[in-house]
Amino acid sequence: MDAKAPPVEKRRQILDAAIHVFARQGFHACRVSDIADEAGVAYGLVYHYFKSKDQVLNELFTERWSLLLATIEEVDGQTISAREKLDVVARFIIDSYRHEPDLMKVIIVDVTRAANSFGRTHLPEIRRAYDLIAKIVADGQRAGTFRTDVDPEFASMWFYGAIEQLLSGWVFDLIPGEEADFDRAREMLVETICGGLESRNGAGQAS
Amino acid sequence: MDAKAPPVEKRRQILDAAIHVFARQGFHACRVSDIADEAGVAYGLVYHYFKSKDQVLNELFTERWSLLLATIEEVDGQTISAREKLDVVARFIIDSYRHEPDLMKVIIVDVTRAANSFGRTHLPEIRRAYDLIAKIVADGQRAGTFRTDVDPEFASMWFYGAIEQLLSGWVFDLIPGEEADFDRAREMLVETICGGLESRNGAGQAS
DNA sequence: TCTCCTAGATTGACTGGTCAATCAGCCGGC
DNA sequence: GCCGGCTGATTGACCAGTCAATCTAGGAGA
Repeated sequence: MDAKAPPVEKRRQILDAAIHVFARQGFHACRVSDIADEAGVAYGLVYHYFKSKDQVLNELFTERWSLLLATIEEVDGQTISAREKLDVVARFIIDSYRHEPDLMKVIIVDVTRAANSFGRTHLPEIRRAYDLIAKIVADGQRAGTFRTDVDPEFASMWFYGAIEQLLSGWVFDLIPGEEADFDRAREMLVETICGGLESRNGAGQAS
Repeated sequence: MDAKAPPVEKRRQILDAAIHVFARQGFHACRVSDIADEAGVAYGLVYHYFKSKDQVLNELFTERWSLLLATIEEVDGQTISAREKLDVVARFIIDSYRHEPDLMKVIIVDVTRAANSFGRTHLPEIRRAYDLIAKIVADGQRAGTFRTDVDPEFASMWFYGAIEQLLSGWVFDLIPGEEADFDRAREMLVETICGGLESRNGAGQAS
């Protein structure tokens, strides 16, 4: 089934193999030959399609992160409540993990949370996500549903950080990750954080 | 001033140098010789005091993390509200960063969030912190101040994740990190998350 | 007081192994 | 017989960890 695969397929094959190898061993700990073996192609072919080992990871990250950014941008434009917008964001990330746990593991462990090495390169894109979330919070404040004594950019950090920690918990088996837990976790998280963010009984409504 | 330094000082000197080198270049990207240079000692001396490069990082992590665990354990025993307990936890972590940003950067970037390589080794200790926080939440539920329809172990993840993301934001200059921002961020975070966790108007009060 | 001796501290050149990346050439379709 | 996909042995750089040699403090003995 490989022999007849057109060129583009081989490239994809390498990317998919990389997802699993990176997820299993970590980007730094694995060798390029591991990727080639997993993909069932020769070592050199990896370098035919990619400039370097780094570029393989870059590609995986960018592919998925741009989907996240597109999702947040799109939901931001809709006329729904801030809570609903944040729910969509949380759902996108959590469902990404649900359907492609290995890919998300790689993105979080080797890029997003490895802000020193790889994250550094992608800081602008990562930051863009935080900024968009902050914008949603700010809009919620302007609409009067969110309390105004909380900094949107800080709230964005808590919200994203909470989700990411959730994924970490699943990745490293620290919390239950059965099928039903994903939706439940998302609901609880949005309920709790948006609940804390929402204005009530006059508190936190600085002029 | 070095020439007369007693042996123990040299060991400390190496650890302190490692903090700064790790923070600057990252654990993987730096060489042992960088640590030795920064400490002003010979390469081999690092191996006189430490079994390996890894052990230097282990030591730094364990030193600080055991303080965190001790703090949580102690506050857990006190008879104050769950919110106050969580505030103490957040304060400890944020103040650790305030006073020793480089050390905290290393712990977060190279250990806690690098759950693939180093975090793996320390998962039990890291997990212990999550468990203790979950226990505080569960106690708050039992006391009736926290809503009971939220899983304590999930809430623990959000809470810790939110704090860690805050530190990341400071480490990578994504959010303001002036002196006044630390306390303010902690207050806002505890207010928001505990606010969302606290029971109110009958919602979420399952039998 | 001086000398010798030992143990531990300190030094840094060197070794062994690892791997990313290269490259010279092969193969199969057109 | 040409061209682009494909191969995998080879190269060269890098670096953790080793080790044999040197230094220093201070205690025992004369």
